[in-house]
Amino acid sequence: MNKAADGRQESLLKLENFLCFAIYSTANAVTRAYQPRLAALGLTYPQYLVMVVLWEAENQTVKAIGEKLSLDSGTLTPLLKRLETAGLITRRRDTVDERQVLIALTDDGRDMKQRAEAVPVAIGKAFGCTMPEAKALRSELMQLRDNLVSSINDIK
Amino acid sequence: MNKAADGRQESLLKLENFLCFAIYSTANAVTRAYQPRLAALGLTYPQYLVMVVLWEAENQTVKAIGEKLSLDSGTLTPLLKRLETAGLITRRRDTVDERQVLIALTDDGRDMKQRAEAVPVAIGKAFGCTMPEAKALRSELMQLRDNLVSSINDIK
DNA sequence: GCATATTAAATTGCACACAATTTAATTGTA
DNA sequence: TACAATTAAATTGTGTGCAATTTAATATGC
Repeated sequence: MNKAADGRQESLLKLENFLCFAIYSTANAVTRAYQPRLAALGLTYPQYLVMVVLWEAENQTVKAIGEKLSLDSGTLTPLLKRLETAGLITRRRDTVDERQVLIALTDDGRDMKQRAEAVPVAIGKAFGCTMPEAKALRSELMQLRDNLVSSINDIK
Repeated sequence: MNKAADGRQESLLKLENFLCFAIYSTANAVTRAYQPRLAALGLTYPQYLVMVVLWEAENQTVKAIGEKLSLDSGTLTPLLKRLETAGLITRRRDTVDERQVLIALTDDGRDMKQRAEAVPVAIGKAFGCTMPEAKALRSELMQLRDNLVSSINDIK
């Protein structure tokens, strides 16, 4: 298999065969699809994800948010500062363990949740797949993600 | 559906239910998984994608590369300049239509293809799924991507 | 034939991602 | 109790992505 008529290795370096490109390219499309819907809220897609995490539970550390989103402080620190500047969250050092920074919602940040409800509805329609299809795809991707993460850890 | 025992709307804004987060998060993991494998070639993941496109066909315009990868000149121009600086490609204006810039491989760029063959093999293993699974997932994602793209065009 | 519209790249500005390092606080350990 | 090791954020630097604008060349309509 994977050989052309003349015996050369084929298709391994063909873009159309790349699962990873499908993932990469779809992820970019996701961000672009969210952009006009999130513009009304003044949020970028990663900022929206942070807000979603905080709407589930307030007063989380940067580390806890980072673990849920698989993002490090290099990404989160400036992003959180922007959310703070926008008046949606507060950042304060944990008095018990001063290494940690606790992130909490402001009233504005909490209130935004209602307006944000419309976003996943609109995106769900844009995906154009049924709920069972979406659930199946999601779990397959999460499995794939876990496999990739452990393969990265194996190298280290 | 989607209601908690007390009747509140539930689960719509829960991260674990987000197909889009699964895509976003897996895409980040893909980039991280490629990074150590591409380091030997001195390429980033997007740069690798451009090289893959060029290994399939030389002398493509920036626009043609952009259409295949769904990237615009804002992303490609600086990326291509880095590949040029690295001695892997050449950039020259099309003499027939001077609006266009033609990208071609240098000998070094062409030679890299051989060494790059090992990358998709390693990544394939890291994914930890069978070839039929990968193909099915890829086509589902591409379908989703097309749906998203047309939904974006609908808004405009 | 010429003004207008369209097109292809490049540029500008902003916001991620992430590796690597730094800073400061806490933990563990002899 | 010292002091090395670990941990949590922040910082620094590089490379995307992409919207919006600009520049230059080509196509189109009258």
